[in-house]
Amino acid sequence: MTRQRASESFTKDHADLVPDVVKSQVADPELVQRRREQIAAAAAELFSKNGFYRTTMQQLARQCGFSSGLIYQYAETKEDVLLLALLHVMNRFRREIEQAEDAESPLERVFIALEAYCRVVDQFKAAAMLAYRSTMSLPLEHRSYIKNAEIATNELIATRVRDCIEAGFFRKVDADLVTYQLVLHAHAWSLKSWRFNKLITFDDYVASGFDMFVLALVTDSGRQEYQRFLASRKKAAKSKRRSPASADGGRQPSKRS
Amino acid sequence: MTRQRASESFTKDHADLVPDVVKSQVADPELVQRRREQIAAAAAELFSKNGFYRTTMQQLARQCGFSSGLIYQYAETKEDVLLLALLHVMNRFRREIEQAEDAESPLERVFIALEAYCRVVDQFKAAAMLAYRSTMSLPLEHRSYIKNAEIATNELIATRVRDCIEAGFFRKVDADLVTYQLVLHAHAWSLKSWRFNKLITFDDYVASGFDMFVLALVTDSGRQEYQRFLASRKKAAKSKRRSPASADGGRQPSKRS
DNA sequence: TTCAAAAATGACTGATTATTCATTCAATAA
DNA sequence: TTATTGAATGAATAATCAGTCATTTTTGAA
Repeated sequence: MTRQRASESFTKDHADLVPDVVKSQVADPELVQRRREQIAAAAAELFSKNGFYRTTMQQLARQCGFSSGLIYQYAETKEDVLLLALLHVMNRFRREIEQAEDAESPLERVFIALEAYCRVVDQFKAAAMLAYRSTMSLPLEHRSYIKNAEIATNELIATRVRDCIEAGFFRKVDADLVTYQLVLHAHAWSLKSWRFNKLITFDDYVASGFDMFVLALVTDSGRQEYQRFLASRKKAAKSKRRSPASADGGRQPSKRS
Repeated sequence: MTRQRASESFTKDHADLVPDVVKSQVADPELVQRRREQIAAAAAELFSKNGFYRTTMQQLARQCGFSSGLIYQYAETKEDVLLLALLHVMNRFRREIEQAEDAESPLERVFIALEAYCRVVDQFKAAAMLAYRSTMSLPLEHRSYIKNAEIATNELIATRVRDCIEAGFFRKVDADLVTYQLVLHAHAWSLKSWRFNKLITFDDYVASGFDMFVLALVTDSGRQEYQRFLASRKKAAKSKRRSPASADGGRQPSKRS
Protein backbone atom coordinates (compact mmCIF):
# COMPACT_ATOMS: atom_id res chain seq x y z
CA MET A 1 0.00 0.00 0.00
CA THR A 2 2.83 2.52 0.40
CA ARG A 3 0.08 5.03 -0.22
CA GLN A 4 -1.05 6.22 3.18
CA ARG A 5 1.21 9.18 2.72
CA ALA A 6 -2.16 10.69 1.96
CA SER A 7 -2.66 11.95 5.48
CA GLU A 8 -0.34 14.82 4.86
CA SER A 9 2.68 15.22 7.08
CA PHE A 10 2.97 11.51 7.62
CA THR A 11 5.24 11.05 4.67
CA LYS A 12 8.39 10.37 6.67
CA ASP A 13 11.60 10.57 4.74
CA HIS A 14 12.43 7.05 5.64
CA ALA A 15 8.88 5.78 5.31
CA ASP A 16 9.08 3.22 8.05
CA LEU A 17 8.87 0.52 5.48
CA VAL A 18 5.48 -0.79 6.44
CA PRO A 19 5.42 -3.85 4.25
CA ASP A 20 2.51 -4.33 1.94
CA VAL A 21 2.58 -8.05 2.55
CA VAL A 22 0.73 -7.46 5.78
CA LYS A 23 -2.91 -6.91 4.98
CA SER A 24 -5.39 -5.06 7.16
CA GLN A 25 -9.18 -5.21 7.32
CA VAL A 26 -9.41 -1.67 8.60
CA ALA A 27 -9.77 1.20 6.16
CA ASP A 28 -8.49 4.24 8.02
CA PRO A 29 -4.73 4.30 7.40
CA GLU A 30 -3.98 6.41 10.40
CA LEU A 31 -5.76 4.02 12.67
CA VAL A 32 -3.93 1.13 11.03
CA GLN A 33 -0.67 2.91 11.68
CA ARG A 34 -1.49 3.56 15.31
CA ARG A 35 -2.80 0.12 16.12
CA ARG A 36 0.08 -1.61 14.38
CA GLU A 37 2.50 0.44 16.38
CA GLN A 38 0.75 -0.71 19.55
CA ILE A 39 0.80 -4.29 18.40
CA ALA A 40 4.41 -4.16 17.27
CA ALA A 41 5.60 -2.60 20.49
CA ALA A 42 3.74 -5.10 22.64
CA ALA A 43 4.89 -7.99 20.47
CA ALA A 44 8.51 -6.85 20.54
CA GLU A 45 8.36 -6.82 24.31
CA LEU A 46 6.72 -10.20 24.75
CA PHE A 47 8.59 -11.97 21.96
CA SER A 48 11.86 -10.64 23.33
CA LYS A 49 11.06 -11.77 26.83
CA ASN A 50 9.38 -15.10 26.19
CA GLY A 51 10.10 -15.98 22.59
CA PHE A 52 7.85 -16.05 19.59
CA TYR A 53 6.33 -19.49 20.03
CA ARG A 54 5.86 -19.24 23.77
CA THR A 55 3.87 -16.04 23.39
CA THR A 56 0.20 -16.56 22.70
CA MET A 57 -2.03 -14.20 20.81
CA GLN A 58 -4.15 -13.86 23.93
CA GLN A 59 -1.18 -12.67 25.95
CA LEU A 60 -0.28 -10.30 23.18
CA ALA A 61 -3.81 -8.91 23.06
CA ARG A 62 -3.77 -8.38 26.81
CA GLN A 63 -0.46 -6.53 26.55
CA CYS A 64 -1.95 -4.36 23.81
CA GLY A 65 -4.92 -3.60 26.00
CA PHE A 66 -7.53 -4.96 23.64
CA SER A 67 -9.09 -8.18 22.47
CA SER A 68 -7.42 -11.01 20.60
CA GLY A 69 -9.78 -10.74 17.68
CA LEU A 70 -8.72 -7.19 16.99
CA ILE A 71 -5.18 -8.16 16.18
CA TYR A 72 -6.54 -10.04 13.21
CA GLN A 73 -8.02 -6.83 11.88
CA TYR A 74 -4.51 -5.49 11.45
CA ALA A 75 -2.55 -8.59 10.54
CA GLU A 76 -3.48 -11.88 9.02
CA THR A 77 -1.21 -14.26 10.88
CA LYS A 78 1.00 -14.46 13.89
CA GLU A 79 3.98 -14.38 11.57
CA ASP A 80 2.79 -11.04 10.25
CA VAL A 81 2.91 -9.77 13.79
CA LEU A 82 6.45 -11.05 14.12
CA LEU A 83 7.44 -9.10 11.04
CA LEU A 84 5.86 -5.95 12.46
CA ALA A 85 7.67 -6.48 15.74
CA LEU A 86 11.05 -7.01 14.12
CA LEU A 87 10.72 -3.98 11.87
CA HIS A 88 9.61 -1.95 14.86
CA VAL A 89 12.79 -2.83 16.68
CA MET A 90 15.06 -2.36 13.70
CA ASN A 91 13.57 0.99 12.79
CA ARG A 92 13.95 2.15 16.33
CA PHE A 93 17.60 1.15 16.27
CA ARG A 94 18.13 2.96 13.01
CA ARG A 95 16.52 6.10 14.34
CA GLU A 96 18.67 6.09 17.45
CA ILE A 97 21.81 5.89 15.35
CA GLU A 98 20.61 8.61 13.02
CA GLN A 99 20.01 10.87 15.97
CA ALA A 100 23.42 10.37 17.53
CA GLU A 101 25.41 13.56 17.95
CA ASP A 102 27.54 14.35 14.97
CA ALA A 103 31.10 15.49 14.44
CA GLU A 104 33.50 16.92 11.88
CA SER A 105 36.19 14.31 11.56
CA PRO A 106 35.20 11.25 9.52
CA LEU A 107 37.06 9.09 11.96
CA GLU A 108 35.11 10.48 14.88
CA ARG A 109 31.89 10.02 12.95
CA VAL A 110 32.57 6.30 12.65
CA PHE A 111 33.23 6.14 16.35
CA ILE A 112 30.03 7.97 17.15
CA ALA A 113 27.99 5.64 14.97
CA LEU A 114 29.58 2.57 16.51
CA GLU A 115 29.03 3.89 19.98
CA ALA A 116 25.41 4.76 19.24
CA TYR A 117 24.79 1.32 17.83
CA CYS A 118 26.37 -0.36 20.80
CA ARG A 119 24.47 1.80 23.21
CA VAL A 120 21.08 1.04 21.74
CA VAL A 121 21.97 -2.63 21.66
CA ASP A 122 22.99 -2.41 25.29
CA GLN A 123 19.78 -0.63 26.19
CA PHE A 124 17.58 -3.15 24.40
CA LYS A 125 19.57 -6.32 24.66
CA ALA A 126 16.62 -8.66 24.44
CA ALA A 127 15.17 -6.84 21.47
CA ALA A 128 18.51 -6.94 19.71
CA MET A 129 18.65 -10.68 20.11
CA LEU A 130 15.14 -11.08 18.81
CA ALA A 131 16.25 -10.68 15.22
CA TYR A 132 18.79 -13.46 15.58
CA ARG A 133 16.38 -15.76 17.34
CA SER A 134 13.35 -15.22 15.22
CA THR A 135 14.13 -14.21 11.67
CA MET A 136 14.13 -17.85 10.64
CA SER A 137 10.60 -18.21 12.00
CA LEU A 138 9.47 -15.78 9.36
CA PRO A 139 8.00 -17.07 6.11
CA LEU A 140 10.44 -16.57 3.28
CA GLU A 141 8.48 -13.78 1.65
CA HIS A 142 8.79 -11.77 4.83
CA ARG A 143 12.52 -12.06 5.27
CA SER A 144 13.53 -9.63 2.58
CA TYR A 145 11.91 -6.83 4.54
CA ILE A 146 14.20 -7.61 7.43
CA LYS A 147 17.22 -7.71 5.22
CA ASN A 148 16.33 -4.37 3.68
CA ALA A 149 15.84 -2.79 7.06
CA GLU A 150 19.22 -4.10 8.12
CA ILE A 151 20.91 -2.84 4.99
CA ALA A 152 19.33 0.57 5.45
CA THR A 153 20.79 0.84 8.94
CA ASN A 154 24.16 -0.42 7.84
CA GLU A 155 24.28 2.21 5.15
CA LEU A 156 24.43 4.84 7.87
CA ILE A 157 27.72 3.36 8.93
CA ALA A 158 28.98 2.40 5.50
CA THR A 159 28.94 5.98 4.28
CA ARG A 160 30.98 7.03 7.26
CA VAL A 161 33.51 4.33 6.57
CA ARG A 162 33.68 5.42 2.96
CA ASP A 163 34.28 8.97 4.09
CA CYS A 164 37.26 7.75 6.06
CA ILE A 165 38.62 6.06 3.00
CA GLU A 166 38.08 9.11 0.84
CA ALA A 167 39.70 11.31 3.45
CA GLY A 168 42.72 9.04 3.22
CA PHE A 169 42.44 7.86 6.83
CA PHE A 170 41.57 4.27 5.99
CA ARG A 171 43.14 2.00 3.43
CA LYS A 172 41.02 1.20 0.41
CA VAL A 173 39.14 -1.64 2.04
CA ASP A 174 35.69 -2.95 1.19
CA ALA A 175 33.48 -0.53 3.12
CA ASP A 176 30.49 -2.88 3.20
CA LEU A 177 32.54 -5.62 4.70
CA VAL A 178 34.07 -3.41 7.35
CA THR A 179 30.63 -2.06 8.11
CA TYR A 180 29.37 -5.54 8.74
CA GLN A 181 32.14 -6.20 11.16
CA LEU A 182 31.41 -3.00 13.00
CA VAL A 183 27.74 -3.94 13.14
CA LEU A 184 28.57 -7.38 14.42
CA HIS A 185 30.71 -5.85 17.09
CA ALA A 186 27.64 -3.99 18.28
CA HIS A 187 25.36 -7.00 17.99
CA ALA A 188 27.85 -9.20 19.80
CA TRP A 189 27.43 -7.08 22.89
CA SER A 190 23.93 -8.46 23.23
CA LEU A 191 24.53 -11.90 21.80
CA LYS A 192 27.29 -12.67 24.24
CA SER A 193 26.61 -10.28 27.05
CA TRP A 194 26.68 -13.11 29.56
CA ARG A 195 30.36 -13.46 28.78
CA PHE A 196 31.42 -9.92 27.94
CA ASN A 197 29.92 -8.48 31.07
CA LYS A 198 32.50 -10.39 33.03
CA LEU A 199 35.37 -9.39 30.81
CA ILE A 200 34.93 -5.72 30.10
CA THR A 201 32.82 -2.62 30.71
CA PHE A 202 30.60 -1.17 28.06
CA ASP A 203 32.73 1.89 27.45
CA ASP A 204 35.87 -0.15 27.13
CA TYR A 205 34.13 -2.58 24.83
CA VAL A 206 33.26 0.20 22.45
CA ALA A 207 36.62 1.89 22.72
CA SER A 208 38.71 -1.24 22.36
CA GLY A 209 36.61 -2.46 19.47
CA PHE A 210 37.06 0.85 17.70
CA ASP A 211 40.74 0.73 18.51
CA MET A 212 41.08 -2.63 16.80
CA PHE A 213 39.33 -1.50 13.68
CA VAL A 214 41.33 1.68 13.43
CA LEU A 215 44.66 -0.01 13.98
CA ALA A 216 43.81 -2.54 11.32
CA LEU A 217 42.53 -0.09 8.75
CA VAL A 218 44.41 3.09 9.25
CA THR A 219 46.87 4.84 6.94
CA ASP A 220 49.71 6.98 8.21
CA SER A 221 47.64 10.12 7.98
CA GLY A 222 44.79 8.27 9.59
CA ARG A 223 47.02 7.30 12.47
CA GLN A 224 47.74 10.94 13.17
CA GLU A 225 44.06 11.72 13.01
CA TYR A 226 43.40 8.92 15.46
CA GLN A 227 45.94 10.35 17.89
CA ARG A 228 44.15 13.67 17.69
CA PHE A 229 40.84 11.92 18.26
CA LEU A 230 42.11 10.08 21.31
CA ALA A 231 43.55 13.26 22.75
CA SER A 232 40.31 15.17 22.31
CA ARG A 233 38.35 12.34 23.87
CA LYS A 234 40.61 12.26 26.87
CA LYS A 235 40.13 15.94 27.37
CA ALA A 236 36.38 15.63 26.94
CA ALA A 237 36.23 12.80 29.45
CA LYS A 238 38.14 14.87 31.94
CA SER A 239 35.90 17.89 31.62
CA LYS A 240 32.88 15.66 31.76
CA ARG A 241 34.05 14.13 34.99
CA ARG A 242 34.18 17.62 36.37
CA SER A 243 30.61 18.43 35.41
CA PRO A 244 28.46 15.67 36.87
CA ALA A 245 25.83 16.10 34.19
CA SER A 246 26.59 12.69 32.73
CA ALA A 247 23.15 11.61 31.73
CA ASP A 248 23.43 7.86 31.45
CA GLY A 249 24.82 6.20 34.54
CA GLY A 250 28.58 6.48 34.24
CA ARG A 251 29.64 2.86 34.36
CA GLN A 252 32.60 1.95 36.50
CA PRO A 253 35.79 2.30 34.56
CA SER A 254 38.12 -0.68 34.40
CA LYS A 255 41.46 -1.89 33.24
CA ARG A 256 41.73 -1.45 29.52
CA SER A 257 43.21 -4.47 27.87
CA MET B 1 35.46 -40.70 13.22
CA THR B 2 36.82 -40.53 16.71
CA ARG B 3 34.00 -42.89 17.39
CA GLN B 4 33.90 -45.78 19.69
CA ARG B 5 37.46 -46.53 20.37
CA ALA B 6 36.10 -49.57 22.14
CA SER B 7 33.57 -49.53 24.86
CA GLU B 8 35.79 -49.36 27.88
CA SER B 9 38.17 -46.56 26.92
CA PHE B 10 35.08 -44.51 26.46
CA THR B 11 35.94 -42.33 29.40
CA LYS B 12 36.98 -39.66 26.91
CA ASP B 13 39.45 -37.03 27.87
CA HIS B 14 36.92 -34.43 27.08
CA ALA B 15 33.99 -36.41 28.38
CA ASP B 16 31.48 -35.21 25.89
CA LEU B 17 29.75 -33.46 28.71
CA VAL B 18 26.60 -35.56 28.69
CA PRO B 19 24.66 -33.54 31.16
CA ASP B 20 23.18 -35.26 34.15
CA VAL B 21 20.13 -33.03 33.99
CA VAL B 22 18.81 -35.24 31.24
CA LYS B 23 17.37 -38.36 32.84
CA SER B 24 16.97 -41.71 31.11
CA GLN B 25 14.71 -44.67 31.90
CA VAL B 26 17.15 -47.11 30.35
CA ALA B 27 19.79 -48.77 32.48
CA ASP B 28 22.52 -49.79 30.04
CA PRO B 29 24.78 -46.75 29.71
CA GLU B 30 26.19 -47.82 26.40
CA LEU B 31 22.78 -48.10 24.89
CA VAL B 32 21.85 -44.74 26.33
CA GLN B 33 24.94 -43.28 24.74
CA ARG B 34 24.17 -44.78 21.36
CA ARG B 35 20.51 -43.90 21.28
CA ARG B 36 21.13 -40.38 22.47
CA GLU B 37 23.66 -39.93 19.72
CA GLN B 38 21.03 -41.06 17.22
CA ILE B 39 18.46 -38.74 18.71
CA ALA B 40 20.84 -35.79 18.92
CA ALA B 41 22.00 -36.19 15.34
CA ALA B 42 18.48 -36.47 14.00
CA ALA B 43 17.33 -33.58 16.13
CA ALA B 44 20.23 -31.39 15.07
CA GLU B 45 19.32 -32.00 11.47
CA LEU B 46 15.60 -31.37 11.81
CA PHE B 47 15.87 -28.48 14.25
CA SER B 48 18.44 -26.83 11.99
CA LYS B 49 16.31 -27.24 8.93
CA ASN B 50 12.85 -26.54 10.31
CA GLY B 51 13.38 -24.98 13.70
CA PHE B 52 12.76 -26.35 17.15
CA TYR B 53 9.08 -25.58 17.47
CA ARG B 54 8.15 -26.56 13.96
CA THR B 55 9.66 -29.99 14.45
CA THR B 56 7.34 -32.51 16.05
CA MET B 57 8.42 -35.43 18.16
CA GLN B 58 6.79 -37.73 15.62
CA GLN B 59 8.93 -36.35 12.83
CA LEU B 60 11.97 -36.67 15.01
CA ALA B 61 11.14 -40.28 15.83
CA ARG B 62 10.73 -41.07 12.15
CA GLN B 63 14.10 -39.48 11.40
CA CYS B 64 15.63 -41.59 14.17
CA GLY B 65 14.09 -44.69 12.71
CA PHE B 66 12.11 -45.66 15.76
CA SER B 67 8.94 -44.84 17.62
CA SER B 68 8.03 -41.60 19.29
CA GLY B 69 7.61 -43.27 22.65
CA LEU B 70 11.19 -44.42 22.67
CA ILE B 71 12.59 -40.91 22.72
CA TYR B 72 11.00 -40.52 26.13
CA GLN B 73 13.05 -43.41 27.42
CA TYR B 74 16.15 -41.32 26.82
CA ALA B 75 14.97 -37.81 27.56
CA GLU B 76 12.17 -36.41 29.63
CA THR B 77 11.12 -33.45 27.53
CA LYS B 78 11.50 -31.97 24.11
CA GLU B 79 13.76 -29.34 25.63
CA ASP B 80 16.04 -32.11 26.83
CA VAL B 81 16.33 -33.23 23.24
CA LEU B 82 17.21 -29.70 22.22
CA LEU B 83 20.01 -29.67 24.75
CA LEU B 84 21.33 -32.97 23.41
CA ALA B 85 21.18 -31.64 19.87
CA LEU B 86 22.99 -28.43 20.69
CA LEU B 87 25.75 -30.19 22.60
CA HIS B 88 26.06 -32.66 19.75
CA VAL B 89 26.72 -29.84 17.33
CA MET B 90 29.05 -27.93 19.62
CA ASN B 91 31.10 -30.98 20.45
CA ARG B 92 31.43 -31.82 16.82
CA PHE B 93 32.67 -28.29 16.15
CA ARG B 94 35.18 -28.54 18.96
CA ARG B 95 36.47 -31.84 17.68
CA GLU B 96 36.94 -30.52 14.18
CA ILE B 97 39.01 -27.64 15.49
CA GLU B 98 41.06 -29.92 17.71
CA GLN B 99 41.86 -32.09 14.75
CA ALA B 100 43.00 -29.28 12.48
CA GLU B 101 46.54 -29.63 11.24
CA ASP B 102 49.07 -28.03 13.51
CA ALA B 103 52.08 -25.81 13.05
CA GLU B 104 55.14 -24.45 14.80
CA SER B 105 54.63 -20.72 14.79
CA PRO B 106 52.12 -19.46 17.36
CA LEU B 107 50.88 -16.99 14.81
CA GLU B 108 50.21 -19.71 12.30
CA ARG B 109 48.50 -21.76 14.96
CA VAL B 110 45.99 -18.99 15.55
CA PHE B 111 45.37 -18.81 11.83
CA ILE B 112 44.83 -22.54 11.59
CA ALA B 113 42.36 -22.52 14.45
CA LEU B 114 40.45 -19.62 12.96
CA GLU B 115 40.37 -21.26 9.57
CA ALA B 116 39.23 -24.57 11.03
CA TYR B 117 36.47 -22.85 12.95
CA CYS B 118 35.33 -20.95 9.91
CA ARG B 119 35.42 -24.05 7.78
CA VAL B 120 33.27 -26.11 10.07
CA VAL B 121 30.85 -23.23 10.37
CA ASP B 122 30.77 -22.99 6.60
CA GLN B 123 30.19 -26.70 6.27
CA PHE B 124 27.38 -26.75 8.80
CA LYS B 125 25.88 -23.31 8.46
CA ALA B 126 22.42 -24.31 9.60
CA ALA B 127 23.75 -26.15 12.62
CA ALA B 128 25.92 -23.20 13.54
CA MET B 129 22.91 -20.95 13.53
CA LEU B 130 20.93 -23.35 15.64
CA ALA B 131 22.74 -22.27 18.77
CA TYR B 132 21.85 -18.64 18.20
CA ARG B 133 18.28 -19.38 17.32
CA SER B 134 17.48 -21.88 20.02
CA THR B 135 19.55 -21.40 23.13
CA MET B 136 16.90 -19.12 24.52
CA SER B 137 14.33 -21.88 24.09
CA LEU B 138 16.17 -23.91 26.67
CA PRO B 139 15.09 -23.88 30.29
CA LEU B 140 17.51 -21.86 32.37
CA GLU B 141 19.03 -24.88 34.08
CA HIS B 142 20.09 -26.21 30.72
CA ARG B 143 21.81 -23.13 29.43
CA SER B 144 24.93 -23.41 31.53
CA TYR B 145 25.82 -26.63 29.72
CA ILE B 146 25.83 -24.73 26.46
CA LYS B 147 27.93 -21.98 27.90
CA ASN B 148 30.45 -24.47 29.22
CA ALA B 149 30.68 -26.23 25.90
CA GLU B 150 31.28 -22.91 24.24
CA ILE B 151 33.94 -21.92 26.71
CA ALA B 152 35.68 -25.26 26.25
CA THR B 153 35.91 -24.68 22.52
CA ASN B 154 37.04 -21.12 22.94
CA GLU B 155 39.81 -22.26 25.20
CA LEU B 156 41.39 -24.03 22.23
CA ILE B 157 41.79 -20.66 20.61
CA ALA B 158 42.54 -18.68 23.73
CA THR B 159 45.65 -20.71 24.51
CA ARG B 160 46.93 -20.03 21.01
CA VAL B 161 46.35 -16.33 21.43
CA ARG B 162 48.15 -16.43 24.74
CA ASP B 163 51.05 -18.19 23.08
CA CYS B 164 51.29 -15.33 20.63
CA ILE B 165 51.40 -12.87 23.47
CA GLU B 166 54.04 -14.85 25.31
CA ALA B 167 56.09 -15.17 22.15
CA GLY B 168 56.02 -11.41 21.92
CA PHE B 169 54.08 -11.35 18.67
CA PHE B 170 50.93 -9.82 20.11
CA ARG B 171 50.58 -6.92 22.47
CA LYS B 172 49.48 -7.77 25.99
CA VAL B 173 45.78 -7.78 25.20
CA ASP B 174 43.01 -9.65 26.96
CA ALA B 175 43.25 -13.08 25.33
CA ASP B 176 39.71 -14.07 26.23
CA LEU B 177 38.30 -11.00 24.62
CA VAL B 178 40.30 -11.40 21.45
CA THR B 179 39.28 -15.04 21.36
CA TYR B 180 35.68 -14.06 21.48
CA GLN B 181 36.12 -11.75 18.57
CA LEU B 182 37.83 -14.46 16.57
CA VAL B 183 35.00 -16.83 17.40
CA LEU B 184 32.43 -14.29 16.39
CA HIS B 185 34.21 -13.80 13.12
CA ALA B 186 33.71 -17.49 12.46
CA HIS B 187 30.11 -17.48 13.64
CA ALA B 188 29.32 -14.43 11.57
CA TRP B 189 30.07 -16.39 8.44
CA SER B 190 26.94 -18.41 9.09
CA LEU B 191 24.85 -15.71 10.74
CA LYS B 192 25.20 -13.35 7.83
CA SER B 193 26.07 -15.66 4.99
CA TRP B 194 23.28 -14.23 2.85
CA ARG B 195 25.22 -10.98 2.83
CA PHE B 196 28.82 -12.14 2.97
CA ASN B 197 28.43 -14.56 0.12
CA LYS B 198 27.89 -11.61 -2.15
CA LEU B 199 30.80 -9.64 -0.79
CA ILE B 200 33.64 -12.09 -0.43
CA THR B 201 34.80 -15.66 -0.90
CA PHE B 202 35.34 -17.98 2.01
CA ASP B 203 39.11 -18.02 1.73
CA ASP B 204 39.30 -14.25 1.54
CA TYR B 205 36.93 -13.93 4.46
CA VAL B 206 39.22 -16.00 6.65
CA ALA B 207 42.38 -14.35 5.39
CA SER B 208 41.12 -10.79 5.63
CA GLY B 209 39.67 -11.42 9.06
CA PHE B 210 42.96 -12.79 10.27
CA ASP B 211 44.72 -9.89 8.65
CA MET B 212 42.63 -7.42 10.60
CA PHE B 213 43.28 -9.12 13.89
CA VAL B 214 46.98 -9.37 13.28
CA LEU B 215 47.35 -5.77 12.18
CA ALA B 216 45.50 -4.64 15.26
CA LEU B 217 47.34 -6.80 17.75
CA VAL B 218 50.81 -7.27 16.44
CA THR B 219 54.11 -6.04 17.88
CA ASP B 220 57.11 -5.21 15.74
CA SER B 221 58.52 -8.68 16.06
CA GLY B 222 55.08 -10.07 15.38
CA ARG B 223 54.86 -8.04 12.22
CA GLN B 224 58.01 -9.72 10.94
CA GLU B 225 56.62 -13.09 11.86
CA TYR B 226 53.44 -12.26 9.99
CA GLN B 227 55.44 -11.38 6.87
CA ARG B 228 57.13 -14.74 7.09
CA PHE B 229 53.76 -16.41 7.53
CA LEU B 230 52.29 -14.68 4.50
CA ALA B 231 55.30 -15.58 2.40
CA SER B 232 55.12 -19.24 3.35
CA ARG B 233 51.40 -19.29 2.64
CA LYS B 234 51.91 -17.80 -0.77
CA LYS B 235 54.47 -20.45 -1.57
CA ALA B 236 52.21 -23.20 -0.29
CA ALA B 237 49.30 -21.90 -2.33
CA LYS B 238 51.45 -21.88 -5.44
CA SER B 239 52.66 -25.44 -5.02
CA LYS B 240 49.13 -26.52 -4.22
CA ARG B 241 47.84 -24.98 -7.40
CA ARG B 242 50.35 -27.11 -9.26
CA SER B 243 49.16 -30.34 -7.71
CA PRO B 244 45.41 -30.50 -8.33
CA ALA B 245 44.86 -32.63 -5.25
CA SER B 246 43.04 -29.82 -3.50
CA ALA B 247 40.45 -31.79 -1.62
CA ASP B 248 37.75 -29.27 -0.95
CA GLY B 249 36.48 -27.56 -4.07
CA GLY B 250 38.87 -24.70 -4.65
CA ARG B 251 36.57 -21.74 -4.49
CA GLN B 252 36.98 -19.04 -7.05
CA PRO B 253 39.50 -16.51 -5.94
CA SER B 254 38.48 -12.87 -5.86
CA LYS B 255 39.73 -9.39 -5.33
CA ARG B 256 41.13 -9.10 -1.88
CA SER B 257 39.93 -5.96 -0.19
C1' DT C 1 -31.70 12.01 17.98
C1' DT C 2 -31.21 8.25 14.67
C1' DC C 3 -28.96 4.78 12.35
C1' DA C 4 -25.81 2.48 9.38
C1' DA C 5 -21.11 1.46 8.93
C1' DA C 6 -16.84 0.59 11.14
C1' DA C 7 -14.41 -1.07 14.98
C1' DA C 8 -13.99 -4.04 18.70
C1' DT C 9 -15.24 -8.08 21.48
C1' DG C 10 -14.32 -12.73 23.34
C1' DA C 11 -16.31 -17.27 23.44
C1' DC C 12 -15.69 -20.90 20.45
C1' DT C 13 -13.62 -24.39 17.20
C1' DG C 14 -10.71 -27.30 14.79
C1' DA C 15 -6.27 -28.77 14.45
C1' DT C 16 -2.09 -29.73 16.33
C1' DT C 17 1.14 -32.06 19.28
C1' DA C 18 3.86 -33.27 23.62
C1' DT C 19 3.51 -36.89 26.47
C1' DT C 20 1.62 -41.31 28.38
C1' DC C 21 0.79 -46.07 28.88
C1' DA C 22 -1.18 -50.58 27.89
C1' DT C 23 0.72 -53.77 25.11
C1' DT C 24 4.14 -56.38 22.24
C1' DC C 25 8.57 -58.09 21.33
C1' DA C 26 13.20 -60.08 22.03
C1' DA C 27 16.83 -61.64 24.57
C1' DT C 28 18.59 -64.13 28.21
C1' DA C 29 18.39 -67.03 32.32
C1' DA C 30 16.52 -70.86 34.68
C1' DT D 1 11.05 -75.01 26.99
C1' DT D 2 9.35 -71.25 29.88
C1' DA D 3 9.73 -67.12 32.72
C1' DT D 4 11.50 -62.74 33.40
C1' DT D 5 13.22 -58.53 32.25
C1' DG D 6 13.87 -54.42 29.81
C1' DA D 7 13.35 -52.23 25.30
C1' DA D 8 10.27 -50.66 21.93
C1' DT D 9 5.71 -49.59 20.04
C1' DG D 10 2.08 -46.37 18.54
C1' DA D 11 -2.67 -45.30 19.44
C1' DA D 12 -4.92 -42.50 22.79
C1' DT D 13 -5.06 -38.40 25.69
C1' DA D 14 -5.20 -33.98 27.39
C1' DA D 15 -3.94 -29.51 26.72
C1' DT D 16 -2.95 -25.69 24.03
C1' DC D 17 -3.75 -22.07 20.83
C1' DA D 18 -4.18 -19.72 16.18
C1' DG D 19 -7.69 -18.04 13.95
C1' DT D 20 -13.08 -17.19 13.28
C1' DC D 21 -17.37 -15.05 13.66
C1' DA D 22 -21.79 -13.81 15.71
C1' DT D 23 -22.56 -10.13 18.48
C1' DT D 24 -21.98 -5.59 20.76
C1' DT D 25 -20.22 -0.98 21.00
C1' DT D 26 -18.67 3.23 19.04
C1' DT D 27 -18.62 6.78 15.73
C1' DG D 28 -20.14 10.43 13.14
C1' DA D 29 -23.08 11.87 9.31
C1' DA D 30 -27.63 13.26 8.49
